[in-house]
Amino acid sequence: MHKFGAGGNINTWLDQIHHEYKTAVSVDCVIFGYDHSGLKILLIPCDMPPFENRLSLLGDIVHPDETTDEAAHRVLSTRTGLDDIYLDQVQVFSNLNRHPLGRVITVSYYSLIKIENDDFLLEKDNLGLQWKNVKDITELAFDHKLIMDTSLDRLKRNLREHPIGFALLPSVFTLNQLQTLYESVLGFEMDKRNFRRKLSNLEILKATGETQKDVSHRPAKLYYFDKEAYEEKLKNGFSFGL
Amino acid sequence: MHKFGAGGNINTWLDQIHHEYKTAVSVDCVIFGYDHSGLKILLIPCDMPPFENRLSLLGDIVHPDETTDEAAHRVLSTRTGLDDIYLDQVQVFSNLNRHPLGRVITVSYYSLIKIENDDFLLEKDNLGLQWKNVKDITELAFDHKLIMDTSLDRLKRNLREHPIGFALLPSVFTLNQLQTLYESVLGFEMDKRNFRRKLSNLEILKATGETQKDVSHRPAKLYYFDKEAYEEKLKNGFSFGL
DNA sequence: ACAGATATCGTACAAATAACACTATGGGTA
DNA sequence: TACCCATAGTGTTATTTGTACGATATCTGT
Repeated sequence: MHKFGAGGNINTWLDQIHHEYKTAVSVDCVIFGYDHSGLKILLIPCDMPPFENRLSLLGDIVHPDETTDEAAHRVLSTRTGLDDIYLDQVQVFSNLNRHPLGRVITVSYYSLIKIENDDFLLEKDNLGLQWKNVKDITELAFDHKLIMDTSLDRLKRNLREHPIGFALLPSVFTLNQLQTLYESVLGFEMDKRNFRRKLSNLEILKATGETQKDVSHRPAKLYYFDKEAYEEKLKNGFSFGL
Repeated sequence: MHKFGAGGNINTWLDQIHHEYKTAVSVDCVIFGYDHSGLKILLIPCDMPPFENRLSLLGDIVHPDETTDEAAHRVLSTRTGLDDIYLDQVQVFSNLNRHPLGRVITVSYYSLIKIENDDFLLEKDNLGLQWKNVKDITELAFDHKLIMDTSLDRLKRNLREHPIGFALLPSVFTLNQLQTLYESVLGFEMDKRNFRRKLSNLEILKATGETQKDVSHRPAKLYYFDKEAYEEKLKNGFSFGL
């Protein structure tokens, strides 16, 4: 047994490790997007046997000069061109047979992007990048279905405890859009009046003064998430909850 | 950039990775124990420069034939002789300079043990294993203080949402012991009657029929956590909360 | 028997949640 | 231009849950 954190043959320790244990570390990103048809994730065709006919999450090996958080951000930025994206570590998956080529331990992340910004899908060399509705996904390459399910559970929990739903909506949105997002992701319906009252009490949404355009019914007021107000409230012991 | 999950030069891929990137993966365990003097964690002297005078968490390299969960269980079992221990993955720490010997990405776990079972401390070759009160810990080797703080936050959260406090107490305990545990870990006081009523409503504690012995006051009733009752309730949509 | 120590119990008030239905406003269209 | 359609927007009440608070009971030790 290696003595780790308790000393031992210090100088040769890491060399021994590398000689004996060939382990690669990767990150995998569950990238959530949302529109009227529901919650989606971003996938790419997998051409690694035996998963040639499946889709996989976006991921990459963690480079020697970056943290796993940085690797996840890099994957996102490289694939989508987007920066400043909500990203949260979920957990490590390390089953021995999870990767056909050998030992690959992966750190999973989930992220939330505004689906309206998906111009990167139009590029020629997007390698088959595509949105799939979460509900329609029954299998993925590797253990990515498990990773997706685990990340979805995490998303559901965080959606109720933190103001992150806004990251999935356009920067300006109606209260109905917000409620429908919650209902769609969480999987149950909410009372319209109670939902609106709760949001109103939180005092973290601000009206733009504008309303919807080009709708053939009474247009709804448009709101945005007031991050400054939220963070100010945080300092005073306030906690988000829906 | 390596194409991961999207194919590429498949056969040589992992060899390339291992050649280019020497990354080791470890686990570190924050092992919590509790007695009347408060919450403690199990530490061991570190003899790796530059941390010779500090204490460190228990950890080890992840072996090629085990998952990180298994590695954490192994560390616990090897160091304490204890099995069947509550263990929960916290998160990955991967700062580039977190380990003096090179790139070591670590997966942190926290675990809860009944401090009464710490006979392993009496063994001759326990290598300086010792309990330290969480409150008194100001520095540790590596980034272990950060790992401890992060794990403690996780523990606080889980303590309120899951019936895990019992894992820190003797298998039979009084309601006061339980309440004092909660107050001590969470850092605030609770109303005695309300606390008891909540637990009574949860219906997951059973009285043994016995009472305390050798106390010079009215002896309290002894209870145990009824895991079967709890899991039965779980199926019916019940959720723990304190 | 009585002093000391902790165990055990109930009630009143406040706050949060849940259930529920109608009017308002715009665009489309006959 | 009148009316139809679709969605926006709004208050009240009942129920549940949380919070604050003090008196009596039971045991040990002297």
